[in-house]
Amino acid sequence: MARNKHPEQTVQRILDTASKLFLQKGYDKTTLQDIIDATKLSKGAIYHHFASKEAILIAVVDRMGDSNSAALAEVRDRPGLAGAEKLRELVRTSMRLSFQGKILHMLPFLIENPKFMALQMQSILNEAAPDYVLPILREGIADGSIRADYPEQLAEVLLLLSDLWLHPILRPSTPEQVRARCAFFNQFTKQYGFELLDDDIIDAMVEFCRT
Amino acid sequence: MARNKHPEQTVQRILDTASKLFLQKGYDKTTLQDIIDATKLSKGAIYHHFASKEAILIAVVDRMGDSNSAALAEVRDRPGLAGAEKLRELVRTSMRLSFQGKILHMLPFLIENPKFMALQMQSILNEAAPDYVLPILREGIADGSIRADYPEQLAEVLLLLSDLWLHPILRPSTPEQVRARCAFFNQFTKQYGFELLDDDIIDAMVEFCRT
DNA sequence: TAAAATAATACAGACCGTCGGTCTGTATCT
DNA sequence: AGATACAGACCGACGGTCTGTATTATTTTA
Repeated sequence: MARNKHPEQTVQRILDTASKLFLQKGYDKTTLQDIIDATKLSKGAIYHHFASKEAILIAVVDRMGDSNSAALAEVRDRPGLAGAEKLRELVRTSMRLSFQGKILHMLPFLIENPKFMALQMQSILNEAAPDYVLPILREGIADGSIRADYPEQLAEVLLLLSDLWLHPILRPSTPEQVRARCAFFNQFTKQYGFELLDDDIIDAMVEFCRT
Repeated sequence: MARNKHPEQTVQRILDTASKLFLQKGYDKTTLQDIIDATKLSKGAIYHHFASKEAILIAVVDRMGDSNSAALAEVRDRPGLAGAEKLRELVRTSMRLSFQGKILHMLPFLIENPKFMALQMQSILNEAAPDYVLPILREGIADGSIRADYPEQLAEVLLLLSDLWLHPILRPSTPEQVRARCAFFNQFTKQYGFELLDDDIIDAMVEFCRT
């Protein structure tokens, strides 16, 4: 076959397969031949749609970002919620998504997949913080449910901590460790007038660690 | 020449050269041939002392860790200082060292050198936090200069924020951004009874950004 | 306006250069 | 004589390129 009528499907095939492999084996250890075998496409096909292996990675990360940006934007723009409540909803949504394997911000590896992680971190600081968290913080400051002298910085730190430090996906953790981190995190945010982690999410995180 | 009488010098040559190259060009983009050319050694020599390219990286990171572990241990064991003061000294020392190019925890790249970064982060969480920061926190709690309900978690977060988020080495920053982050950080730590960044370090960080 | 010519697209797969790593050889020291 | 400290030819794998080809889209021409 040549000249497929729906090349977009091919692109999606590549993206789907690659993201699965990157998450399973890590970016470095995933070879182009792996992707070729799994997609049943040829090298020519893949390099027709992507300029390089790294371009595939970037596309994968971008697509992940986009897929939950929608969810996050929905929370951000939901009316009738105080800033602090929105923020809690945001964290809930974000965590839930990542537990479902739809992994949004952070991913299973850190040592195993540093390149992936670095890209994610970049998108956290450059997009998620200013576009989703900061607006909510400002709302919360306006409606009095949040008090923060440095909202830009708080937005970054909140995301960094929740996605990179708190997230149980990143390192093997005992239930006690997870609970202690959550308690610390809640105490930390209380300084700014809100608490983000309720028992539901904490239990979900603990449960997630078992698997 | 064969059978050098001081093979340890050769190892150091390799380590010195490799760390320079890794920091300059990034780990991935540094080829073995680069190291061979710069050291004027042969492939055989390098693979005689190291099992793989990654082994060199790990050795480089370890040596960086060791070189300032001594400095940090000295601060930790210095008598006659309250916990909070020791912690401030620790941060000072740590920052100073990294400014001098002796780079201790974190390094210039994040996107450019993710593997390096991942290893550093690992050593932060596994070694620096429990071995250096935590003991000081406990001291501070005992002598009343620090109050923290979750010292283990606080130790991790302090290091993560100072080395990964605050450190101007990691991303290009304007003086205003640096100052805002420092102000936020100081306000954050005030919750626990101490402030870590004085005007001296902040100015040094701003100055560092210019270069 | 329909057929023919032309161009562009969507692949297939042989091929290539580079890089990490191995292996054999050799000189020097213990 | 054996171990150590190299030297450097060699190898396989991998990312990337290049040429070829079938199919579709577009333009030209009768």
